[in-house]
Amino acid sequence: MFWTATNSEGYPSPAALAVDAVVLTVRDGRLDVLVVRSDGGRRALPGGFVTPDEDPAGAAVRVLEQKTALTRLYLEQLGAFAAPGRDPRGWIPSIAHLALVPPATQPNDDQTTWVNAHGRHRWAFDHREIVRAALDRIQGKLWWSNVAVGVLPHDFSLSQARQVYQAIARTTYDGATFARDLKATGLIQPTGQTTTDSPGRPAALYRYTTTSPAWGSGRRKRVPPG
Amino acid sequence: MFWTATNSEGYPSPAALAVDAVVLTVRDGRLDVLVVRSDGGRRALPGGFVTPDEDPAGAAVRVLEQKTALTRLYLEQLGAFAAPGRDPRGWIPSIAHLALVPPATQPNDDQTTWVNAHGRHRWAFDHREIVRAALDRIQGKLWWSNVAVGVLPHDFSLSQARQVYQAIARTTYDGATFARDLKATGLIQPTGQTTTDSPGRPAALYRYTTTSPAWGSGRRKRVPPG
DNA sequence: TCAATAGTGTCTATGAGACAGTATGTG
DNA sequence: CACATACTGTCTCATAGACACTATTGA
Repeated sequence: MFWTATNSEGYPSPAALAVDAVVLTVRDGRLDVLVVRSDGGRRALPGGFVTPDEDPAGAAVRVLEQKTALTRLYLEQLGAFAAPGRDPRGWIPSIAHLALVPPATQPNDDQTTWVNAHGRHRWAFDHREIVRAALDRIQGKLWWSNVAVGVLPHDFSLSQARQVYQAIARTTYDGATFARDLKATGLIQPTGQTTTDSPGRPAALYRYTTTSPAWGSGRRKRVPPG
Repeated sequence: MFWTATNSEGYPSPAALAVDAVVLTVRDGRLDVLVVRSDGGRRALPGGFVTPDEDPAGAAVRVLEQKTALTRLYLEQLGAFAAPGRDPRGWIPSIAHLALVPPATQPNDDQTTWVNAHGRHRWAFDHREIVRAALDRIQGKLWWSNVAVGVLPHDFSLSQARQVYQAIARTTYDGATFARDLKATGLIQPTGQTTTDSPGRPAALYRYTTTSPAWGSGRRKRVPPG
């Protein structure tokens, strides 16, 4: 079955407008991506179609609410993927998104699972390329923005934050230097509370000053090539 | 007239897939953007429609070849703009591109002109937002990539390069520091030639090692907020 | 010789990695 | 007490801004 479409002027038009989402989280120090099983055992990104009366970001949120019981969400557009033949069903451009969610987010159906984002997988369609774009994007923005706000709990310790940052950047950070530099971004503020979840001295808790996408103060930090 | 479309499954589909291009160059130390006159005296970006058998970047190149006698070109995708109602003609998502061309590029028709990219203009549709995205993108990438390869001639002096970089970053650079840092990116190489276009000591010529999009060696350089 | 531009060398402030050492909790 | 984790302070190197000084051309 091959979908086609024609517009009121008589010219061929896209058969649909798709959205796909690269949903990332950090679990046990590892960066995981949400995938749905596709035919032939290939991995596919969760996705769906945009309706005429919604914008692509809204469609992405709607699709993810169906796939997961999501609590919070950081969402931004990656770009359009529209190479001819990318979708075997017809001329269907896809607008890809990057989404970050807390590690407790659970898939709603057993066809949807978490897999290692840096692992080697057989991907459906052009999804390998989309995942690649997502990983590049998040690494590039990690120290310049509050992207990690999507993964961390509302209040978090600097150790928790360090684990998340390390998983995303695929490196290790010195604890002291990490704390100094994350505070210097101006993106977080102390809550005045402490946590006693772990043995040892209790850690002070912080929160991001804003949960919507924001940029830091222009400090620099290098992410090694991944 | 309002365009509509329906696909072979009976669902509404986009009436067309558009491409728009933010075409930038540096002329007389100023960053200019290519615009076409639109109804009501508003500025519009050059654009067109994607056909089913081409990818968006190819469509952008095709459209620009019609609008200008372009010689070289740096092109990259900015993203999809698909808010409902963005185009009064119907449901028409647009894939926006950033294009950099040499300053000698001339419009082919008298409806197309260069205007100051940082100036205040009345823009058609959502084109103000697209231009904003283009300026953010090029400033962010300036010192990390070879974006400027699209504007500079094949062989150029460091003074020429400095003028281009200054116009894009909206700042001034110390000549000595600029030369040191641009060489340190590893993106350019000396040609061994010199130029005598200007009074004073002849300048050594350089060229970018590659004309396709590439990333520098991780040196840093701050672009002031614009 | 002077004006004008190109290029070299160096001083300094700051960002960021590394790590010693101190603080504060639990068993 | 030992142990584990959190946090402070400081040394050091690399980056990048600023600028004095030298070099090379044409008028």
